[in-house]
Amino acid sequence: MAREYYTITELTREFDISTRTLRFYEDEGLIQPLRRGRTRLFRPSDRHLVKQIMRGKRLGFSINEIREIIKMYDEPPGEAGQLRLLIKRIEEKRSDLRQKRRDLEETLAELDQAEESCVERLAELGVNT
Amino acid sequence: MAREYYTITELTREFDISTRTLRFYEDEGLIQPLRRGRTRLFRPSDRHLVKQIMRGKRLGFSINEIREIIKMYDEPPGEAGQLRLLIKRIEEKRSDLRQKRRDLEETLAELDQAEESCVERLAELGVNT
DNA sequence: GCTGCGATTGACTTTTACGTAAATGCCGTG
DNA sequence: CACGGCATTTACGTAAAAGTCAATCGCAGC
Repeated sequence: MAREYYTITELTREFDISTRTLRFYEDEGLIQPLRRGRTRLFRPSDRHLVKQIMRGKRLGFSINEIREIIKMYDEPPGEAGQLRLLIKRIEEKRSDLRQKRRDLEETLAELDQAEESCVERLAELGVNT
Repeated sequence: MAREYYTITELTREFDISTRTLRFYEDEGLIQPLRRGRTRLFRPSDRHLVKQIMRGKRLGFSINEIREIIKMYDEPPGEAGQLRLLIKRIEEKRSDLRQKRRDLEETLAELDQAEESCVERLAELGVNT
């Protein structure tokens, strides 16, 4: 079954980050772990947030952008106008991500090219030696 | 036909960056435009490099990572050992990019989810009002 | 009660990736 | 030729995202 709570060091190990980083994310309001005394207790939901943060980081989003994205996963607002605004912002993020996907595919294609050149070059060398 | 040379401001407009940024990339050795006197002349190849740099940036690569990637597109080295090393490093970058692609798809999926919730919520509201 | 370990807070430092300002060069036009 | 406009260099500044360090706390085991 899923764990009750995680300690800060458990999460630092799992995600290969420092305690300082997790505390920084808390200061930034990205996560709000519970406390027993002064010790942080990370719930599975906190852990999932950290996972989302790390994903965002790998994709090159800033803390502010990650904050925005995470907020989008929250309960949707009750008012129609707010909802439409949120949908618009979600669509913006998605088009941002689709741009990233194009960038990614192009970069992968160029790396494929580069590797092929290397392999060819290596084959030539193999013949001559 | 393709342009001979681009001025610095042409490129700043095309890529929506500052002259400072282009000079910074030159300081960092990412590009080496020609000179007429002290004025920089950007060749199509320089322009293509800038394009690659911007792609790397959008994907969250640091200047150093971008430098590494760009070097991989250069002429492959002549020595077999070097070639094998380069191939290994290219493969590492590709697995890096594939991780980013997974991150990207997961984030897109979660945003889809979020948008769906919004649309549903909006439909409910539409019924009740 | 002491020791050691892990956790906490707070303050200060560092790195990256530029921004900004000041002073100056170059050059085409009226 | 002087002016506007773009370009250059040098120098210093800054925001984001942590890293590092020091002092302290709480608790388990001896």
